[in-house]
Amino acid sequence: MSASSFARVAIESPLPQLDRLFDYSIPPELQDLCQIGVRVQVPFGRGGAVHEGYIVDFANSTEFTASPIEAVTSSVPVLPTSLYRLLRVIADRQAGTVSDLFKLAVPKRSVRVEKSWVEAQKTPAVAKFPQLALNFAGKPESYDGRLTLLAEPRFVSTAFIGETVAQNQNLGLQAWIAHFVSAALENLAQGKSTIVVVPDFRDQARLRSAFEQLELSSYLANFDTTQTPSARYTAFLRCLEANPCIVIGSRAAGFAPVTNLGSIVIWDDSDQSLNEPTSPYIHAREVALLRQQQTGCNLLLAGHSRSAECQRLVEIGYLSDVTANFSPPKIAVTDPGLRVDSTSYQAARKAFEAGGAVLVQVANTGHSTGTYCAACGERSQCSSCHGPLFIDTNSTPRCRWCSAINLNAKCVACGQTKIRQGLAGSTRTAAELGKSFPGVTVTEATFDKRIQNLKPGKRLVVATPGAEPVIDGGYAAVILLDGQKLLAKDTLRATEQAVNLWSNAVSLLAPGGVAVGVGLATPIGQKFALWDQKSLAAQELANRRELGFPPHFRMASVTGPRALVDQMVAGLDPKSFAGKEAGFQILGPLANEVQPGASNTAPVPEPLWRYLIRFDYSLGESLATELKARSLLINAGNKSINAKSGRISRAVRVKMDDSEVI
DNA sequence: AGCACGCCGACT
DNA sequence: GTCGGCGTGCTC
Repeated sequence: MSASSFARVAIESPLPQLDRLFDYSIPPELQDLCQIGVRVQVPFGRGGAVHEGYIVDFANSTEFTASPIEAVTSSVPVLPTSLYRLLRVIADRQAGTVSDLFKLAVPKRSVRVEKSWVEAQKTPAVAKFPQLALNFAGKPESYDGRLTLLAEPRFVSTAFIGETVAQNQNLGLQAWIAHFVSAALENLAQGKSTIVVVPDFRDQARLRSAFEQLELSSYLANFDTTQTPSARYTAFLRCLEANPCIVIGSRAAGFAPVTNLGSIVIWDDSDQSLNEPTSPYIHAREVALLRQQQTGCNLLLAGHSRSAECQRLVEIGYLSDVTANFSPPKIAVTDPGLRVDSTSYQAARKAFEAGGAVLVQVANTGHSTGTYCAACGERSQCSSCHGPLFIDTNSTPRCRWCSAINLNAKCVACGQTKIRQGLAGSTRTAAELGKSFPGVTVTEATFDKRIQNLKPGKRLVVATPGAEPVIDGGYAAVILLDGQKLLAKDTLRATEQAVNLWSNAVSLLAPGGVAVGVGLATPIGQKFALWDQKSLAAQELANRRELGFPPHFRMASVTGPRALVDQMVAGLDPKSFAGKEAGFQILGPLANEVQPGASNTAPVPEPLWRYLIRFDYSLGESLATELKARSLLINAGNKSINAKSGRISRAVRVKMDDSEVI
């Protein structure tokens, strides 16, 4: 295309100092291949070693002495301008590099796959799109705009309308799947693409099969991360076609470079697996929000329960709630006491008598060092910063955030000062319950023992949260055990997650089925029994706001050797970088817990320290810029003890949103 | 990351 | 005198 003589190239490198564009001249023989978005090989550094990079832009002149591009790896523009813009904005917000994001957003190239794809592109795209719709009770008028909804927690009966084999076919789908299929069909009819982010791979499979029943397989781009690299590349290339597509996958799907993006829809953003565990540590919801801003596409966040982040977006008027009215599921909550009480026994017995299946959700949380009020069970809080308390190695209660010793912290709920350690213990429920109901098949489903679907019938399924198998027609009874244990988990999000996990289990009930929340006759449990999800979310957000927790503020962490993290935060105050003073606080430092499993033979690593920075959303941009600049300076001049090769690339780790600030 | 440039000690 | 130590800075 270009008559421009220079290409601006983003180099693939983990070094933060190289996170910018470099100018290269375009040799005449590569003129045709050098398009925006293609992967190139360029000489780089004093040694002129060849590095991989992407052409991001062209320029007519350069102030540097440009070297020529050495080779074009492939003619496919895998990093279109829109994708680069998204990655750039994410990297800036999270104080990370675009190169880190290349790894997440652009899959490994498969030559074989690419060859056949390029060949197939020679036949022109179809200009006519399937005019299909799905009708069901509770469907909003349209999925246009920035929306959120609470999905009806059950299967709904749906009717397809349109000119296909599936015409007028009635199908029972989980309500959330009906919503997502509907939204995608709306886009497809207009020739637009949809990105569907679903944390659980079993849910992804169910969603895909709904589209397959509609004979829309050719529109699917499967971003399932368990696939082989070549299959992932196939799905990625499908997005680049002019033909619209429906991307289904986990958090990586949020980056899919689809043409003509109509909507991004996210299922269950409370699920922690939507957090990217590597730099730049961003949640798929935030990716979607940034992308929505850039492209103006539609956005839908849906769940059976609502995350605190989503609730915040509703309350500030950024998302519109289009939840339909539906009758709540039948849930009984019982008093704390016996682990398996008579109410749940009776519910199970009745279910078995009717030949139905029973789901028992058990906690799988291990031991925690968190502390709780001995009188009322409320999580203990630091008296100076409201951070969570834990018992340190000297048996002293300390704050996880600011390290303050809290010998006589008053319980925020009841004012008592006595504390106890977190609940511990194991789960032997399968055996216990199995013995009580002879003749009933007992199935266990856990994270490692995954079972996707089960045949209906008289069976007892014991499952850990998130591993519940789906049964056609649903369970006759769902029993939530260990509810208090889930609530007592050692994280900030314990309540939100407990409600989320209960809700997802209850959504698997058959029509007329009953759920029992054992030992959940508490204020939270009562609201849950009424399926008052909005009020639960509002209350959770209000709690976090009162205590200065995310998502009311954002919370960054800076981790590294003591001297370096001190340098990172020294003199850091909002006046120095933003001209604002509200909503900014530095907490810590606190010694990071020693990593278990470190080898004894390796030299003892320098202990790591961590600061937390609590900041208002309005300060995010300037704080990220400042922290990135500081980490560059620090990384430039510091030698590692272990690395003999001079400096270390990332001596300090900056997470702009640390989801694990327990 | 690599690699060069640069400014101080013990060596033919 | 100068060879080479690695601290510092740059890479289009």
